[in-house]
Amino acid sequence: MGRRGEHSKLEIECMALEAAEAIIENEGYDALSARKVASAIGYTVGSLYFVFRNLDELVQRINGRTLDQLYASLIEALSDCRLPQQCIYALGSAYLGFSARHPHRWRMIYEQQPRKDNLTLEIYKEKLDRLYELMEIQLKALADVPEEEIIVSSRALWCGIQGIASMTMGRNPDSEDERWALKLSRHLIGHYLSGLGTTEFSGVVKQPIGHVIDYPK
Amino acid sequence: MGRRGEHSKLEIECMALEAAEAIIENEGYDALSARKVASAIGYTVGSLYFVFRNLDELVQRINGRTLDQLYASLIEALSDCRLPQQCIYALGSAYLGFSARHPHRWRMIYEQQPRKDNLTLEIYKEKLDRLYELMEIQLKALADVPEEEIIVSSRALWCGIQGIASMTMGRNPDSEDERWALKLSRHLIGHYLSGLGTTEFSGVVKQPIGHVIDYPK
DNA sequence: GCCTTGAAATGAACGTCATTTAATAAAAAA
DNA sequence: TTTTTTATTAAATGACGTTCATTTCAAGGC
Repeated sequence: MGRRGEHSKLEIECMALEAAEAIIENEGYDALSARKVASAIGYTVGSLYFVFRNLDELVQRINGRTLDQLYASLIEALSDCRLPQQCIYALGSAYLGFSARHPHRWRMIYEQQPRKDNLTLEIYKEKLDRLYELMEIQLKALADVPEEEIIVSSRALWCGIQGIASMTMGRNPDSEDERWALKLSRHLIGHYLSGLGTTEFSGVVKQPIGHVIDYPK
Repeated sequence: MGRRGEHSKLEIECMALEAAEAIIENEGYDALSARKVASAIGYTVGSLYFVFRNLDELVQRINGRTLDQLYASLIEALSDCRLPQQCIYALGSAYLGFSARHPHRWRMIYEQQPRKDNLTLEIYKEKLDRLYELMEIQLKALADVPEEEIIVSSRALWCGIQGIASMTMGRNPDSEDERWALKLSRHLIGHYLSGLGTTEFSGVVKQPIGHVIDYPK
């Protein structure tokens, strides 16, 4: 006992996060336990509490990493499109793809109860805002409207996509779920964007053809 | 031990469901435990397993009841509207209102993992379809389109509303959450329906004024 | 070389959980 | 009355998150 200094605190932290991610990815959140994580990295339970305040903190950290990966997926998806409409479709597809590839970790993100005390919540909110921003950029490129309405529109669209993901995932055999989700997504986004051109929308729709957008680095 | 016949099996079942509902309503799903339910109805843990196969079955039963109550709320909301558009808005508001009034029980419905083995899933699916049907009725009254497209539209709308509920609930102080959710809902539904009138929609939009609908009993 | 120190790591302990089981009380049937 | 059936319990099992007293070991001073 007490193999001192074999791994640094930071290394153990990293190993634990990766082990926990693997468990969740393969067996789901319910299969996660402190003992399982500890034994996976060759330590005992107590050591985990030397690095994390409790299991919840570990979960929050994983959620943070998942949000980062999701963001990266969305950025990558944007490199395949030009027109704002195409980009909005691409964002939806990428989101649905990610949630289908990592259903357990994706569920974890939005199933956690809101914990008031936590300052992790701030970072969390920041990471979410970054996702929203990607949609805002596309909407701004699509139409000249006041900031306020861009906010509402981007949230509405993301909520729609999120709802499709949450209601279609894991009901039918894998790939069929995803195709159905994509169909709903295209349908919802398509009709919603069409609606933006009508009288209900206070702004002026720009000519989108050939309009190329710079993404945040 | 063995005070036989003081309550029938069915009575115990009912008492347990109500006690469990109260716990979840007040303290959330995480606070639910077999022991707590049992002591709340004046029995011991073992008795619960005489009535339910396990805690999961109890949860499923509660979910079923919640879905029934949700359905009733939606039906009631429909009595205040005439035009299909109004009714669709009303469905959205009622759904959001229900999820705001019963956040814990509402979360339970869609946070359960899909359990393959369960035959409860069939009844579950039926109850969900009943909700979808309410939207289908409104959409049919709104436009002449093939059945297939009604299905897609109704699912898309419900998903959108569900997404709004899941992403807005429990973030900000109570009533502000709900107002923001309502705003997003009206925005999304409004633009989506506007979009239905454009070329992307394959059907013909009916004249909605004065069109009154019969609801299922 | 040996001793002290303090951090790293342990393993046992605590209280709680869901679930199972043998034992038991009482009602119903014989 | 005796037997069977059914309702109910208490105790046991194994797993969980979390805490903590204890142990082990690398490093620094002598």
